[in-house]
Amino acid sequence: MRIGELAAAVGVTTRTVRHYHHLGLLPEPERLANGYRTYTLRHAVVLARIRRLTELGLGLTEVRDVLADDAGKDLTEVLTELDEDLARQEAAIRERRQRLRALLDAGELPAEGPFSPELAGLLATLSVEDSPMAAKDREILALVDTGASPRERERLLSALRGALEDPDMVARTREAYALLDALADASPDDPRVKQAARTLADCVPAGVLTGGRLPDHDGFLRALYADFGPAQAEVIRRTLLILEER
Amino acid sequence: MRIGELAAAVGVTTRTVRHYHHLGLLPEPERLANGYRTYTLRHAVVLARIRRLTELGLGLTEVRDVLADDAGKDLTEVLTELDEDLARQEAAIRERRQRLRALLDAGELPAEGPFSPELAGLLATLSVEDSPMAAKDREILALVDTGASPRERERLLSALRGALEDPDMVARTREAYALLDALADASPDDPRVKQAARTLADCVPAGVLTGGRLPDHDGFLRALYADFGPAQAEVIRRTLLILEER
DNA sequence: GCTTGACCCTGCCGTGACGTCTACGTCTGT
DNA sequence: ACAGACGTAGACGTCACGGCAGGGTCAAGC
Repeated sequence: MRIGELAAAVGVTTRTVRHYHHLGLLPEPERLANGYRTYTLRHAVVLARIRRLTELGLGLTEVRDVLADDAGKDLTEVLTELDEDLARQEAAIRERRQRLRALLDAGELPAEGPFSPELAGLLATLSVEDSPMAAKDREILALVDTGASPRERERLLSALRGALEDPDMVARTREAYALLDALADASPDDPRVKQAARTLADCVPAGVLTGGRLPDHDGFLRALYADFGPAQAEVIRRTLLILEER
Repeated sequence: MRIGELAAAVGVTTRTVRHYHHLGLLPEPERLANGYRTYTLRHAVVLARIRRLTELGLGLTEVRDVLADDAGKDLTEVLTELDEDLARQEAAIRERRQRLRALLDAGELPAEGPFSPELAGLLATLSVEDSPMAAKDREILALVDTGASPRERERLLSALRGALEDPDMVARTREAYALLDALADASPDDPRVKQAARTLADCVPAGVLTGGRLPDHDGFLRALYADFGPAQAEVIRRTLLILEER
């Protein structure tokens, strides 16, 4: 039997057979004078065994181990392990599909990219048309949410949830956006800065600042400031000072 | 913000950030005099977007397309496609887990490697201790089963099922094994060959031969014959002749 | 005898999303 | 001055093959 016939009989490609030879999974058969491999039924049987194992999802190195253990000694063990692995994969896929469906069912996909569905709901409550500041805030919240650990995320989200249940809080937040937008091109010693900082401090729920990675890195904070106008940056600085006092 | 800070803020490694630069997914930022990259908040926002997309399971080239389309134009399309893909993967995993559980629940795993569960059941009926011929037959059936298309497999299995429901048939098969075993070292013109061929022909259910890949390849048949003793091979040859006449 | 086409051979590059390592320069604190 | 933590660029490894290059071999038909 030549390689093509062997491959056809077991339902693989010749490339696969040679690959198994290369890995030492399938012993090299005799060669004819012209160099062609000539296989026996034994080879076909082994190849079929390998196939059955790989089709169950075993990796080739695991197949090698199973074949090496002459009595299929710990095959049960390997298969059990594999089943657990597959269970994990299945769960992961299901979770991703859930998130996907949540996004698709929501209908509208924001240009900032798909948020986590929970955050998306919360941000929808906050949305303000034509406010650069509101847009930036959403970006930053999405950013912190993306980089947070599950624990941190939960703290962040619950803090936001709590705050947004209060209509006054939502109103104050919109006011803060408006005040900050007005300061886009102002100088840092603009008289409106003080009031803006007070208003802003009143909309930041406790737990948001300690929840994200914001305070951890000097560089991140500097980049954050650099992204605002000078007066806006000054507002943020003062807001942080106010919040630290509490 | 330097690369380590950016990476920490979004929750990836610096290697990942550089990888995205390499692929053009994330624009290269300015460099300091020493060559260090200095990132702005914009970069962090884009990086977080990329992360959210990859965490949904998008490949980086798909992420590239989504980011390129300035309005996230066909993001919905990509996500729908992805969902279908994930659905397929999920189904595949479930099927494999089913087969795995069937094997594990069966308790005993044959050294010949795990058969498809249906075939395993059928072969258990046929099992004979200490008969090399029976063992060989099981190997060959497993082999044909492994290499068969789903249509062929169904035909093979149903033919076997039908045959094994008849206790007479099972008895005849065992007799055929015994006759063949007795001929292991005999010569092709042994007088017992004729009777063995008649007995064997009566146990091969119609549909088995046309179902597998056996008749397709010269080489496979030659290898098959080569695996038997001369008298045994002669029995097979005669059996095939008898079956052809029917 | 020559070509055509179907096989076979070896060996190397590509896949995806990075991890890991080499080999080096740079900044910071003591 | 030196250690240790950062940064730079680039190459190789992962997994199970697919695909291709650049050949050789064999049967059949002209």
